[in-house]
Amino acid sequence: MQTATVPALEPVLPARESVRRPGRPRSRAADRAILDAALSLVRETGYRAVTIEAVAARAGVGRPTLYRRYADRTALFIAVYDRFAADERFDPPTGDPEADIAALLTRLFELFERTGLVAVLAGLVVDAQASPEERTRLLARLVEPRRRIVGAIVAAARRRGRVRRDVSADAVADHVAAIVWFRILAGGGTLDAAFAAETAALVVRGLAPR
Amino acid sequence: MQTATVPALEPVLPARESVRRPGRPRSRAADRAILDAALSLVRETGYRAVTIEAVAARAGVGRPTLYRRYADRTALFIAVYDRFAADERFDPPTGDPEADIAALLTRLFELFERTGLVAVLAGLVVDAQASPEERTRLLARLVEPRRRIVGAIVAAARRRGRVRRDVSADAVADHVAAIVWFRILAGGGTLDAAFAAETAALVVRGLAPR
DNA sequence: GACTTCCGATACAGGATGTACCGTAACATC
DNA sequence: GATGTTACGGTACATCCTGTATCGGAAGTC
Repeated sequence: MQTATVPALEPVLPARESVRRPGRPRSRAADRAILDAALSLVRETGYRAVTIEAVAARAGVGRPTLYRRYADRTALFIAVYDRFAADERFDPPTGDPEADIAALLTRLFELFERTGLVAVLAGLVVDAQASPEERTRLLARLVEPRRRIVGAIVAAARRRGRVRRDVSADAVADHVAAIVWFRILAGGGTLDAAFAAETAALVVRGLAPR
Repeated sequence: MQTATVPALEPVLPARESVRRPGRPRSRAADRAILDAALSLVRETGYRAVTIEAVAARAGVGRPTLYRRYADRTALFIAVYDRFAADERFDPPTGDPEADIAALLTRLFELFERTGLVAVLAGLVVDAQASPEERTRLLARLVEPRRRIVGAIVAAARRRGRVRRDVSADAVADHVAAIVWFRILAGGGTLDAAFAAETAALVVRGLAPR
């Protein structure tokens, strides 16, 4: 089965390899330790309870070292999300929108389960409410890539005549993302394969019989 | 056109009229001033920037007076939401699910526009992420009432044979709520009649042609 | 008039954030 | 190997907000 990675996002930190700056280089080990510490703390205590100080302590690093890398808490957790979501793979669309969406969600839920990124996603949504600018930043980082993926699914289905003409791919993508967000934020139930199938069925078939 | 109010929620404060407590009664004027101050501050500066201190100052009230009424920030804004959402009215279901859902959303968006409650809703969703218990509280207060309303819409449509047998009313309700929440939290666009119609069409008809 | 509770004002402790400064360590260049 | 530059861990600092406690006085009930 062929797979593809999620389209790359702009890097969080400026590329350090291209232009060697003078002086002592940043510790790669510290980079890794910080992201690992942040994610493991979120898994243990929840997003909100994680302080910069605690992350620094677990990573065996001073607090200024963290602030040197990330402007604020949110920037840190965007980096966490990017790193651990980077290996998400998804199947190319088959043209059957219901099956494709169910498969996409199932893979996503597996990633969430395996890494514990659910709590990070919820936390980022929370942080994004700080201002309209933050909300835009979130939209670009989390929603846009997913619009591209769902867009490919909708396009393939459209070629087979299985999608109404007046439905936009973005609307479908937002639709799917909305249901996932809602379950995460409202806590209505688990993210599992059954929920993935139910969601795909509702999105594709709607309410009407036939 | 007949209308009905949203099903009543348990009161935030214990009823004070039923059993008269001795001593100086709480100032009703302060009650009102606090809720008005809280909402107007949210509209001006956004949910997150509103501090208890600022609310007290604008209400012309001491900070302890606020804490005497509400255990914390979240409790205060739940009261704000309840008060200003209390006069929401909705039309009885006609049996046409797409029209009913569009009408429900249009009315809700009007309420949001008129009162500025959108930001409060977003803030409450944010606060609910503090713990699983808070998430449950939010679910009961914000989602459950809406499930009852959408449940009535789905039931009416079902009687006319316009709903698949294997679709639960709660799933539809969550579906609709999810789309609204997503637009609010991700900031993808405005909440207007066009969006209400588009959402209703997508939820009821799904992707498939015919 | 006694009692109870609320009032506004103020002080307080606690916790988190983000910045500034220190002497030291690591790397590049000359 | 000496010099310059930057990152390192540690610590101190100012700032902000929260939620609690305490005060004398006010507004009601019995």
